[in-house]
Amino acid sequence: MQTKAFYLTTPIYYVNDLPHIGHIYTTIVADTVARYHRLTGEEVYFLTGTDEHGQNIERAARREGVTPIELADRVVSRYRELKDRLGFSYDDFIRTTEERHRRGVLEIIRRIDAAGDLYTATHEGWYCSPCETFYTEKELHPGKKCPVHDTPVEWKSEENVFFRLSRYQQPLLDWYQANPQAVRPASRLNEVRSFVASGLRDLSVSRANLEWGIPFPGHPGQTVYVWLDALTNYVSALGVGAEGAEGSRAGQGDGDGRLYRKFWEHGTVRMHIVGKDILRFHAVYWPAFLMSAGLPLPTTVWAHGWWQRDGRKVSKSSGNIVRPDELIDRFGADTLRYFLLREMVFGQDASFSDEAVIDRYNSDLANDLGNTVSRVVTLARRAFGGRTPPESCSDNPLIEVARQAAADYRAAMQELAFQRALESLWRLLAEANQYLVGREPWKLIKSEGAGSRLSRILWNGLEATRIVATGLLPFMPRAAAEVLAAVGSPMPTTLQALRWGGTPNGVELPEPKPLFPRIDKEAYMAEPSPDPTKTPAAAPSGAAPGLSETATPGSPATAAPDPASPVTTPAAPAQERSPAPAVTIDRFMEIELVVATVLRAEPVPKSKKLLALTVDLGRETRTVVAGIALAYQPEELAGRQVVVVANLQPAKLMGVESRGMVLAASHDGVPVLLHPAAPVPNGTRVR
RNA sequence: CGCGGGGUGGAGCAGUCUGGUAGCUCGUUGGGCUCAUAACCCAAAGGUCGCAGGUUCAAAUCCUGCCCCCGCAACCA
Repeated sequence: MQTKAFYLTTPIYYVNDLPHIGHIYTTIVADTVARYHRLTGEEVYFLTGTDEHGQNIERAARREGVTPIELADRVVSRYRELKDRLGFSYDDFIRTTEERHRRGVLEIIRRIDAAGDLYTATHEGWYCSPCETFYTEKELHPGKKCPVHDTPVEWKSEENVFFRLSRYQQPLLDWYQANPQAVRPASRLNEVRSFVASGLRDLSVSRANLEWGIPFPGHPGQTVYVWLDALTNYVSALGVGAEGAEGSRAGQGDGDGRLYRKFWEHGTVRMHIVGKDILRFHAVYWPAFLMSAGLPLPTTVWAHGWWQRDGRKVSKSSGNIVRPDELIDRFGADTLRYFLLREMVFGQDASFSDEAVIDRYNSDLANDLGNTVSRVVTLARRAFGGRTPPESCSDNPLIEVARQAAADYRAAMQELAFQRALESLWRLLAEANQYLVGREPWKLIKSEGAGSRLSRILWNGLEATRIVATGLLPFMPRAAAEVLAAVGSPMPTTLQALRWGGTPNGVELPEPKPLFPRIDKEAYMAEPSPDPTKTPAAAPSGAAPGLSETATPGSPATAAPDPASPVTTPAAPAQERSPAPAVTIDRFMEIELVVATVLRAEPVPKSKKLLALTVDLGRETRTVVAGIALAYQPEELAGRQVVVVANLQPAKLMGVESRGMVLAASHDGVPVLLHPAAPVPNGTRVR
C-alpha cells in the first residue's frame, strides 16, 4: 500500500511585524493538522516561513539604521523561538531571501513567460512617491493631493510586467466547479467565485524603483511583485526548478527536486492554511500562476477567521495586540493551544480574553481531564499496589461510547473541525466519570478488596482516559504525553491506539501529580494585569523597539504602507512622548490661535468621529471640522467658546472642507475641549 | 446602495448548506457522592431562535423586506 503524501503550509509571515496571536493561531492549526495526519500514517511535509522582501521592510530597516536582511534576521529569530515554545513540528522553514527560493521564483516566471502570459505595459496615474502608490482621480484630495500625505502627487507612468490573469477567469471558475474542496469553508468558495465571476483584470507582477526584492528576469530595473514572490514559496521550498541543478546547496532545501515531485507533483494533499484576509491571493492568483506554469494546483485552501480581543478587533490603534510570549508565560503553551483550537469554530471569528482562557482551563483541563486522571490513578494505585489493574475488560458500556467518540473525532479532524473533535473526546471523559460514579469503586475497595470486578472497573477508567489522551496528542503534544505516562500507557505511534484495549496490565503507575492545577480566577483577575489595555505603562515590554506593528492577523503581505504612523503605542501617549525640539517665540507666533464661539454643530454624514462646527471668529464665520463626535453631542456645543487655530491650512475631511482646527486636550483618546475661563470677544488672540 | 461577520435561555457559543422533538459550555437552584485538583454524578428552573411577511403538512433552518450590533475601509487638521 502506498502511503499518502500530505503537504501542508502556513502563509509565510511578513517580517515587518513581530509574531502575534494571529500568526501563532495559524501555525498551531497547521501543526495540529500535521500531527494528526502523521498519526494516521501519512507521510507529512509541513512548511512555514517568512516573507522578507518589499518596500515596507526596506523602509523599516532604514528607519532603524540596519540593513533589510539584518531586520529580517532579527524577526525571524523571534519566529523560530516559537518552534520550541509552542511545540511546532514543521519540517522546513523557508525565507524568501534564500537562494533556493530565488531559484524557484525564476523557474515559475520562466514557465509563465513560456506560456505567453507575461507582457509589459505602461502603468499611468497619479503617483505619490512617499506612498509609492498610484491613485485614481477619485481618491485624490482636492488640488491633486495624496489622500494619505496631502502632498501634491505627480502624473507618472511606469513600465511594469503584467500577468494575463484575465485569461484564467474561466479556467478558475471551472476549477472551483469541479473541486468544491478547493476552497473551504464553502461560504468562502462562494465569495471567491463571485469575485472571479465579476471579472479579472491582468495583474501587475513587477515594480520599478524597488531595491529589496528579486530582480525580474529580462526586465532590468524591475523587481518581482511581492505576491508572485511570496506565493511561490510553497513550491520553491520543495525544490521546484532545482531538478536540473547539481547537488543541494541550500541547506534543508532539496537540491534534486525529489521533495517537489513527491509532495507537489505526485502528492495526495496540497493544503494551504490561510487567514481569511489573504484568501483571494491563495484561491485566485496562486492557482492562476500555477495553471499558467503548468503545475498542479493546491487541493485545498482553508481559510480561518480572526481572533478578537475582548470582543474587539485586535489592532495597533486600540493597543490590544496579543503577544504570544506573554500568553505562553501566563498560561503555558499547551493550554494556549487547547484554548485556541477549542474555542474557535474553525473558519469563523472568535474572541480572546484571559477570562475565557481561565474558564476553559478550569472546567475542561482541570476539572474534567486532570481530575479524572487523578481520581482513577489514585484508586488504581491504592487497590493494586501502585500498578495498573491486572485484569482488562472487553465488555462494558464504555466501549461503545469510546468507539463512537473515536469515529466522531476522526471525522471532525478530517474537516478541521477541532471544536467538534475535542467535544467528542470530552463526551468520553464525561461517560467515564459517570461510569465510575455508577460503579463506586471506592466502596468496592473497602467491601470486596482488589478483586476481578474492581480490576475491570478501574482498568476501564484508565483505558477511557488513555484514549482521550491519544486523541489529544495533535492538540497538546506535551500534556497528552504526560497524561499517557500518568495512566501507565506507552506513547502511541498511530491512531490505532484510539481503539479499546491499549492499557497494559500490572505496569507501574507513578504517583499522580496535578497535571492541570486549578487557577483561582478571582485572585488572577484581582492581581495587577500585564494586559496592555488595562495598564498602558506595561505595553511596550516585549516589543523590539522601532519595529512597526501591523494589525492584520496571519497575513504575510497585506500590511498596508504605514509611513505616517510612528511606532509609539497609542495607549501610552502622555508619558512616552519624546520631547519636541524647542521653537522660537517667533515661530510660535506664526500660529494664529483665537477664541471663537460655536454657532452650531452638526455631524458629518457617514463619519463616526467628525463634527462640522460653524464658528464665529469675530471677523468672519467659518466651518471647522473636529474629531470630537464620540465625546460631544452637537447640541451641547452651540454657544460655547473654543480656541481655534485660525491660519491652519484648509483640508477636506469626509468631503467637508475644514478651515482651522479646534484645540482639545486628548486623554486616553477622549478629546476635552479648551475654552477661556471667562467670556472674551470672538477673535481674541490666544498666546 | 463601499466590503465582511453577527443577532439562538443570565453569559459565551453550536446548530442554518442537506427544513421535522432547540443543543453545548459556564452560571443559578436542589439533591447525591466522598475515590479525586471545593473536583465528580443526578435533577430542575430558564429560550417569542432580531422584526415583519412569504413558501411548506412542517421554518432557527428556504425566499423577500426591514431593524440593530461588530470588524475593515475612509475621517480625530
